[in-house]
Amino acid sequence: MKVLLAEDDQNLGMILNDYLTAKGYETILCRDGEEALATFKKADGLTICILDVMMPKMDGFELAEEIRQLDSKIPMIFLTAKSMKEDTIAGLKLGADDYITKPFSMEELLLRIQAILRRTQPEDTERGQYTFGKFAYDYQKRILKHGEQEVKLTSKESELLKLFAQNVNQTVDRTKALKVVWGDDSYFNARSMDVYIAKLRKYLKPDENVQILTVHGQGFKLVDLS
Amino acid sequence: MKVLLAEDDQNLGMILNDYLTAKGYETILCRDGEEALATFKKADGLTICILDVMMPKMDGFELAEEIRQLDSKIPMIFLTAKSMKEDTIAGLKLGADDYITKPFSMEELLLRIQAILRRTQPEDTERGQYTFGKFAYDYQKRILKHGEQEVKLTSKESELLKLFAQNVNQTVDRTKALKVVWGDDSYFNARSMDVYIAKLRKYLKPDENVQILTVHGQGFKLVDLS
DNA sequence: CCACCTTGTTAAAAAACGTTAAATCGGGAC
DNA sequence: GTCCCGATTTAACGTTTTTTAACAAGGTGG
Repeated sequence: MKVLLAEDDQNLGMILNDYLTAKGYETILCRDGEEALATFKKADGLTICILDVMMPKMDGFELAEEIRQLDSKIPMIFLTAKSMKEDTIAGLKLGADDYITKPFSMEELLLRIQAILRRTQPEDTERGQYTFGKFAYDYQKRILKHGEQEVKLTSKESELLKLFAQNVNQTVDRTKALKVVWGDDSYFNARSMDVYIAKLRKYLKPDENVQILTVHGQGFKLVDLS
Repeated sequence: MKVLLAEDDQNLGMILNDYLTAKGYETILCRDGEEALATFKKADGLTICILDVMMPKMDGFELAEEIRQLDSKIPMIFLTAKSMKEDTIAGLKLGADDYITKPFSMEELLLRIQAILRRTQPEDTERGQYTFGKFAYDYQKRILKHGEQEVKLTSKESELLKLFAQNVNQTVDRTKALKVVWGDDSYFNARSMDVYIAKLRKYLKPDENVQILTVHGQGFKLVDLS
């Protein structure tokens, strides 16, 4: 569970960092909005953002807007000192999931984080249901449906398809896929993956609007044009 | 699994009632806070409360406070129409386990209920009682129930099933299972386990929503999608 | 257009797992 | 101790999944 923390107050930053780390979250602490944005672009697998509203260089709301453009779903919690209604509303409209007014207790923040993760995770992770084109894919059951047709997937097939389903219309790097599904990217695993790509393509044939494209030298992309 | 439903909207109340009943929960529907509190005092063996925040006579939060005094552990889910942050906080502080904003889908509510029960049941679990799908499994007595049907398990069967029951929807590594149940992971123990997996699968057949999937090269996963 | 690297395709080999039945073990009854 | 019985392990064989191999095809940069 990776958390992006954007907080310019060194003191509070460290407290947050230590507390969340102690609670088992992996944290990345940034000192201002620009740093946070740069970090966000590089980092991978973030699950939630906690953003201070007042920060130098780029404030929390601006940052949120930028992040939203990169990831339309990642949950965000704002830390705000004043109880400024206007800004709060602006923030919420940008898709904030919650905000919390300073001073607050660590326990309170933790509750909010857990509540949000409970609300957002179940839809993909816990249940693992995806749709693209005419397909409905259930990761838990490992079944890919297309109308009445059902195909049972093997575990490797399902892991790989899940990765693509989570990144529809986005390129998934070869190395990333290999690490996620196979654990490491050796030559043979890479060739094995190519074989699996072929299998998935076969399964996806019934709907021509859904395709796995190759991005030569980079990876693959599941495109859905329907 | 008994559910206390407090919802003043007759329409929504009936829908909830019917849906949860269909999913195998025993429900008690109350039309306002006072009725719900009275019912709570009389009723026995309730496992979860679903409370509408806005109700005549006594609102959801007041009701929650009263219920908390009677039972410090029972999980509660709030149904809230507005996204009123202040109230939400008050609710969370009272020990709400989750809240859900209207309008919501029945599936969503069900997921929340299941997620909470998974988190809170462990206390029951310590006494060796597990439930998944239509099954009730008593580890101490080594009995797997499915409606009226009862199956007596042998010790190896029950140890293995316990391990899966403790990790529903999560992969249990072969080596871990072998170490826990057999003490060490030799080739022959591994083959023995495969035989036991087959036995468990046979026992679990009556409910198709419960399945033991193999994660090739890794282990097994007991999935419960009911 | 040609060497070179990456990817596609297919088939065979190798692991891992499923299934069934027979062999073995171990505790209680006698 | 011996016999019996269910529980567990071993064995053998079948099936599925995954990997490896070999060759074809496609893209890329000189």
